Amino acid sequence: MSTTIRDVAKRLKLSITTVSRALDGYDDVAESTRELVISTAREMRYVPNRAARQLRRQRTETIGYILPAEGTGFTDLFFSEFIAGLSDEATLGHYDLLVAAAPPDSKAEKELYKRWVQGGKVDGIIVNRVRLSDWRLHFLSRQHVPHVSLERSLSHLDFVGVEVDSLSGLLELIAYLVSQGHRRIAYIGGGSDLKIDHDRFAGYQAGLEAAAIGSDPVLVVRSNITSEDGYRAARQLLDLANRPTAIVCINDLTAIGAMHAAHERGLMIGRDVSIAGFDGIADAAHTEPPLTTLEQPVYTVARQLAHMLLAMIAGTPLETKQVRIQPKLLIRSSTGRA
Amino acid sequence: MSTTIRDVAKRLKLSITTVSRALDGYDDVAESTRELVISTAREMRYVPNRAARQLRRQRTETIGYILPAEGTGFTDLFFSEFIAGLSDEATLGHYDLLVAAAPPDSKAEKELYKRWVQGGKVDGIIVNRVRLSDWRLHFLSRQHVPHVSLERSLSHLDFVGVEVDSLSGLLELIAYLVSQGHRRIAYIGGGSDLKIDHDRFAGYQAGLEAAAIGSDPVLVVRSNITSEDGYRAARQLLDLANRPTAIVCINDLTAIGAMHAAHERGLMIGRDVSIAGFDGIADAAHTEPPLTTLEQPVYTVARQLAHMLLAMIAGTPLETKQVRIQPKLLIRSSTGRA
DNA sequence: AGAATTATCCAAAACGTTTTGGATAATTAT
DNA sequence: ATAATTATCCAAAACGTTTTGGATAATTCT
Repeated sequence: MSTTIRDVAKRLKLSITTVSRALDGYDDVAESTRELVISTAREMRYVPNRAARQLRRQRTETIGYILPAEGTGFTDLFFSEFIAGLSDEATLGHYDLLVAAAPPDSKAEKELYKRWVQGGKVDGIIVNRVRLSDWRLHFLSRQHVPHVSLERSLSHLDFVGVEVDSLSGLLELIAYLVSQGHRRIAYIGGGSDLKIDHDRFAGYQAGLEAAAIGSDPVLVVRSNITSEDGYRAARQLLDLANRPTAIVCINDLTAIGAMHAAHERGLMIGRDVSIAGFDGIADAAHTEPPLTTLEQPVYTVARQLAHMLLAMIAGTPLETKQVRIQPKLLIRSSTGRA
Repeated sequence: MSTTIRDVAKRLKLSITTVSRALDGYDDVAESTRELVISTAREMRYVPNRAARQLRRQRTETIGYILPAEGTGFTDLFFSEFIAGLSDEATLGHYDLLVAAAPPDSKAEKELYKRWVQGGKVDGIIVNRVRLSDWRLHFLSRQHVPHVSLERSLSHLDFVGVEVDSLSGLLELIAYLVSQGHRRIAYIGGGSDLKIDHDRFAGYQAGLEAAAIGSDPVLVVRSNITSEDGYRAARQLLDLANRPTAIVCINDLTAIGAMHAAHERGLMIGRDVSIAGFDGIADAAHTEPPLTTLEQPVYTVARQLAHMLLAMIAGTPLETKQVRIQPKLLIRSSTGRA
């Protein structure tokens, strides 16, 4: 029912070839013919059928991102800032963004990747929250589909993307806390299979070592990197007889949850206990008190990743295939003296 | 490079037709042949090419949602909960979700709708933040593309979707505030072209009238429905010589911004000034103090809209084309006695 | 004048799937 | 034995675009 190229051709008594070539700017079409075709196509409200174009050109003009969590992950500010960046850059590059959510290593996750990649639904994929050994990256390489990732996987050598120097960020944060007199510093992490946990925990440990502070296993608690679980983990830490004076969290969301736990205890954050996070999400500035955090520009990083992916899809040589960024320590009121 | 149906046919020395019919469960294929085809296809890792399938079947198995704001809108909890619902329901229905963001009535918005609809990129579209006169709904109807919306437009009779009884919600909220002794109640709204502003403002006014309270124009301030602009609008209200004792906001985000403005003034929210919002986003429970709000189950509503849309696309008769929900007043600590 | 080249148009193939309208052998009914 | 029916397979068309490999008339060169 929509106007097709055949309709335009019929109206002008030209061939489909001529109409196609006129619209696509080929040089073997007379200028007068080209102008006639263009104005008639516009008048008939012709828009190319994307399935047909995709089938013929072997190109979807779509990139995909599968959020590695339940659907509720869309409300996680880290993920939503990330999607904002992907969407803006995709639109700028005249590409569309397909999104879905599926818990890591779930059947749903595997099905989606297979359908989107092997079924030719997207031209490329962005991966984040990379695992130390990530089946997704192996699969994407094996399928020869353009992909970029935020963080590299240890088992995957073919890395194109952005990585954050979490180790040095955490070193800096721990050093700062130690300079404030803290010696009993806790860590709320994520799943141990995650690259960010590996790096951030390593930074936490290195920071303690640098300050000649022994690490105490009871001060390390795992979470599923949600506000709720940060809250639970913090309660566990605050229940200790010899509780920590500072809590370093794997990200801002868990830190915000930890803050709720401290508020609930009637503790004054920044005085009775210091709390810090990572990511620098917008909410972190608006918590009570504002959260000390290691900021990485999530939105900008996402745009950069999308930009790199579009270049890969277009076959344009990337100026740089691997970008390493330095998180910036933002000291706010949620951390104070021990 | 991917396996095609032709490859499977060649391997088995069958026709493409037989392979297609075997995979699709037609009854004119011998059972032994069918099983052979299925196992061979699996072994050869055959996945149907979606462009070809889409072209032939005239179906994309994709629904679209264009967030009516700048890309930063993805971090707005109302929109992100909405997308979470759309994504979960789409995945359940074996559909994919295409997303983008574009400011209302912008050239980008028009381009995206045209490309996605006339170009056949999606089978249906979900619209929210409906305007009193909404070009999007007219366009979608004219194009005969399945669509649903959260709220109806006044100028559009062909409504399928969900609407929220904002009028009665606001009536209840105003009545509650009046019962707490408030008589100088302000309203922070949105653009006057928005249906939700029209309804919520009407409820605000009706509530004041019901309490025999005259309306004072200086107590009504417009915003662009962001936390930042709620903050700006609240400052304007709090600067008044005879400032309001209660501020009712068009949504939770503007209320959260208003709360920041009050905190900044050293005002105790719930005592010195009462603040209320609308939506019931997850953050509202975690503000300091927790926000009084008119809750609508955004995630659930989004799933319902997606469910209705998928039924429309499938040609399945909808049990009910128009759903009306009642927001629920959640009284929390951000509102107190005047 | 005739050969070579160029400008400008077009038919058909291609992309990969599904559907249509068969062909043919086997089976059943008369 | 022959006609009618059924089971099971297949070639080609279709979807709508782009590309390939032309055809033909006009122009330029010798």
